[in-house]
Amino acid sequence: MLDPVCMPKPTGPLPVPVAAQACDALLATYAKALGHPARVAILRLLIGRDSCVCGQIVDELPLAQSTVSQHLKVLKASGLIQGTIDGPRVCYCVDPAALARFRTLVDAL
Amino acid sequence: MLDPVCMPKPTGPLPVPVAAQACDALLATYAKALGHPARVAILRLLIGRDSCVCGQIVDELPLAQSTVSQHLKVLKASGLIQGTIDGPRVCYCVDPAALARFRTLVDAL
DNA sequence: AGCGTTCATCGTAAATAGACGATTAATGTG
DNA sequence: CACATTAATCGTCTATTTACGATGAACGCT
Repeated sequence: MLDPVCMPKPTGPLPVPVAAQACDALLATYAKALGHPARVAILRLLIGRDSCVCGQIVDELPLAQSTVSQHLKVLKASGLIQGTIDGPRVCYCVDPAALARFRTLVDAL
Repeated sequence: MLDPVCMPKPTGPLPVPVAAQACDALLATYAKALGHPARVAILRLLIGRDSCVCGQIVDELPLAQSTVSQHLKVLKASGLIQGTIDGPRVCYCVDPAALARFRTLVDAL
């Protein structure tokens, strides 16, 4: 996952410059990852518990374990969350930087 | 498209209350609509020109007219943009309220 | 070593998304 | 009334998404 600058309009009159495409792609990536209610719910769960959680997500959602795992995979691929192995279980937590980047990109719209 | 309250945590300890699902769904709807770079680009175009535009979008993007039309349809279905007929052409413009709602929902994450 | 727990992955099926060319509907203009 | 222009829709094809159960891999515990 790329990590361009994407600051809100640093210079110039920007007639759709060059890096705009990268910003669009990044924003689209984040947005697509949140483009499903279950993933929004998962992200909210992870934010709610300041510490990270894991399989409890499955208990909180009306979805099969494999389905939740896939949603987690999508979120992880987008960069919004991270997963670290902790013994037999996996600890997921939000990447605050990515979330902030997403907010910045949306606010810059 | 529903329009729930979705204010950032108005009351209570919210143990995943009831309206959270509605907020998640709305956020997911907006996010899904922006889950494609072309649609982000279109939205940016519409925001850039304070006034609304229409088929010029096709000229600005490397996509077929029918494809752009479908993206516009998706954006319109999400509520992020509106289209008003103006003679033989259609004038698209951003719905500032929806955009603000989207920002609010993202910021409330 | 064996066992249960936890999570990822596989395989599958149904639905949706994305793109295009071709066609149609609507509206001005000659 | 033709005729061109504009945008939506249709039809098609391919790729991705979403969901599930079943299987597999990794780890801790007894």
